Amino acid sequence: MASVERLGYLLKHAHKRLIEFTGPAMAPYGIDGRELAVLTVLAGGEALSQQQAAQRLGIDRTTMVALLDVLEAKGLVGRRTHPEDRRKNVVELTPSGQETLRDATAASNAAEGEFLTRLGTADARRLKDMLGLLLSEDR
Amino acid sequence: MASVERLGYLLKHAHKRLIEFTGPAMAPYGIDGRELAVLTVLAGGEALSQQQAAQRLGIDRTTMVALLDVLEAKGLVGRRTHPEDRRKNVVELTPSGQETLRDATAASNAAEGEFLTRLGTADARRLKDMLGLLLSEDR
DNA sequence: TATTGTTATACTCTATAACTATA
DNA sequence: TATAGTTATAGAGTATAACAATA
Repeated sequence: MASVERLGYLLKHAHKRLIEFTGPAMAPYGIDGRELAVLTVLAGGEALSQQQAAQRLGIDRTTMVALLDVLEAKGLVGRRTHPEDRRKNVVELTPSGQETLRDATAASNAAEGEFLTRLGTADARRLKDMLGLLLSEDR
Repeated sequence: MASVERLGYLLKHAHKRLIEFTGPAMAPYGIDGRELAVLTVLAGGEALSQQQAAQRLGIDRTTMVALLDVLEAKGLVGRRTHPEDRRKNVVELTPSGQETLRDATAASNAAEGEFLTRLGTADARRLKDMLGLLLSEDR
């Protein structure tokens, strides 16, 4: 199918194809890839404000509001006012959110591995490294 | 920024970042990446019907209708009824479409090259090959 | 005045369902 | 009956602008 060799096409459709693997794999946990990304960044060490979380994911703060509304309604994250700056919300995973993060990550990784099978382990690693390099901040 | 290591995130944001390079580069020619992909597939040898073109790009036929409406309004493609099956449209590039394809492709490739600079030529090639492999049809 | 979160809104991209005409 | 193109429509995802609370 890859009759078009343009990088934009390749990236877009690889993403689309990947979701056909990871979507069903994560469905039992009630979240999708975007939500998993939010949970992942929130679990990464320090407690983050909504805006900080949005920045780390490269999305708009208004998009983060909507994403967190859903995750909070599912009981996976909690918002509380920042103790020293009442404008900010500190967002944290609930115990259920931590569990979901763990299980959905495992399911997503397994599906991702299946998607990448034909590359082999070394090239799969290389692909991710190259994409990470293209996204690294100092551009 | 690539604090999230998930493949879906990497693919999505690499695509987003790429567009920041190719978008402005192609703007002088009045088309975007999706439209260039359509022109490219239409220029590839045999004359295609709308549905065939849609299939080669992995998009829906109704999406192709809208895309072609725009390209036709810009004078870049022409539709004519298939001589042996009046249900079908044969879609072809106009002379202006061929010119735009040539120029916009060059501009897009240059921008793509700039985006990929830090990978080096060999890895840039490798990246595209790996993505192409992931998209190849026999899965 | 500037920042954080929020809301309202709008825009882009895409697909599904139903229609028309042809086969 | 089935297929190609079309239209109407709706949903997902995202951003911009304006507002309230707080700094």
